[in-house]
Amino acid sequence: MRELTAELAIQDSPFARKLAAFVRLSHHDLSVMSELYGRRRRFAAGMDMIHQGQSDQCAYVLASGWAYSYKILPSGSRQIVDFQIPGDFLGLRSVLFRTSDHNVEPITSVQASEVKRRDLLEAFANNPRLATAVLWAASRDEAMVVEHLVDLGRRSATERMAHFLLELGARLRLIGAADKKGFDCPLSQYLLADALGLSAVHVNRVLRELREEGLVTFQKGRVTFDDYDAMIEFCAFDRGYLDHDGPLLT
Amino acid sequence: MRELTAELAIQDSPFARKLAAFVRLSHHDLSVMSELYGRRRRFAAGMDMIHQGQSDQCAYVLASGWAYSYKILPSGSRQIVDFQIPGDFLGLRSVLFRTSDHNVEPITSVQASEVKRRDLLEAFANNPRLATAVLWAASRDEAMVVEHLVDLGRRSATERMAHFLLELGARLRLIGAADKKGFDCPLSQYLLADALGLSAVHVNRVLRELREEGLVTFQKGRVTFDDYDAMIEFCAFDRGYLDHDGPLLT
DNA sequence: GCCTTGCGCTGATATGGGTCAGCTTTCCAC
DNA sequence: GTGGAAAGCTGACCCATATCAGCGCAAGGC
Repeated sequence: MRELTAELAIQDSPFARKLAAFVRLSHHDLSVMSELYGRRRRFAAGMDMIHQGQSDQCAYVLASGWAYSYKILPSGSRQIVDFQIPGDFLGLRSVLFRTSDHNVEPITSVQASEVKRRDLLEAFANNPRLATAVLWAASRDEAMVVEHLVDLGRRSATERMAHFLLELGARLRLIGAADKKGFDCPLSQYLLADALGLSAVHVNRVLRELREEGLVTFQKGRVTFDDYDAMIEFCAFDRGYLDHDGPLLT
Repeated sequence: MRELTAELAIQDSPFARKLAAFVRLSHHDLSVMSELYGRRRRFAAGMDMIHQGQSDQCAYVLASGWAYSYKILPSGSRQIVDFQIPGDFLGLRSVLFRTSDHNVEPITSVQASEVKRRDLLEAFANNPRLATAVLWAASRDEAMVVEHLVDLGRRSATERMAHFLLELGARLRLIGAADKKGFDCPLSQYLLADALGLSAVHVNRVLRELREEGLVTFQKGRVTFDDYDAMIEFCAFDRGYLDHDGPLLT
């Protein structure tokens, strides 16, 4: 009975919802996942979770709250590599390769489950299906970094912002935290600036522009898609690479 | 005797030289590697090796020549994600996940050894040490994409160029194709532009600037470091993340 | 209730890098 | 050797975005 409860709790977790979009998971897979989870830890906003150069032994799965991973240049400027939302794996590479090359910091207060290196490798060996799902998710994250690269190199500030908000919306929809109307979003304009390679001032102007064009409104911690289709058209968003209607692998 | 010859050939290949910088490889590891190599294929410059969306069954290890991986935007502009030099794995992700999200095209005439999905997974299962080495190399490649992201987001055009040339030099040194003096480089200013998110015209100006500052000269297919230390200082190059004096794991 | 701090917002001005247009050199193909 | 394509190179001009400086609002501490 207790096991069943745990399984149900897992099944409803953001992590499982996300993985389920990639691979159809059995009851057994879900129970293995529940065993994977170690201690659950809480981090306050602003306190580092993973530090550059540090060789940590455990990774985390975000249960609630938002975080971001970033690098600091010697000049003092900051580049945000990615934002993490509930269900995202965090520090997968640092646990596989024992060194982290970037920092991770919570944006809001965060709850995360520890995943031990040993347990993870063991689960992968015993359950290739789960391994596939996790690696698939990791691969999607890497594809997002590449897309992010294209953003910075070849899109204008306005397109970049529109693309970013659509992508974030698509990711949040996977875990049920967004719909076509919009989503709640705790990101400040400074964070957006450092992710998109812009100045905070210009982020503000770009957001105003998008609002005045009737495409999207980002105010008071809420992103509202005023014209979803026009937005997709505007920044040439590729629906395929994030949107799924069901598992790719059944 | 034939086996020994094969092993020697492998030992001297760019791929082995690169891996050896990460993990000390035994004779046995080397012979496993030689079995991994399938048919060797030749590609002419300009002819696609891997195509976006295509689900290919095999990856390649570059034996000679240069290639580049890129994405095309609907607008027609191109973002180069990375350049591949001899010894680089190519399409590792597309073979693990059966879909490629970018194109790969040779720059020069290229020779590459096929690696079959099945053989690769088998070799990994039987030889964790080799798997570690390959994954380590893959992880370094991913770290480079992130560094590239920082480049585009937070460095000026001139710093970007300097950083890029230093990084390329460091990679080429791993396979013995560069020294502190410089290296031969078949990249056109158009290719540089699409990798660094600049226009070709501006690439030209930036190269002239670096030359007139006495930092580096790129002319007639040859990159010459005129003042290596000043260059490192100029773009805040992190010696650590690519330079190794010996294997990290012995 | 006041002060501080963080965030959003805006105008004025400066500049890095893009675009356009064209010239030169190199290098093949024939 | 000659014609043409591809690559390198340069000047003039312009625009997207940065930088600077400053205002207002809301939340929290005391």
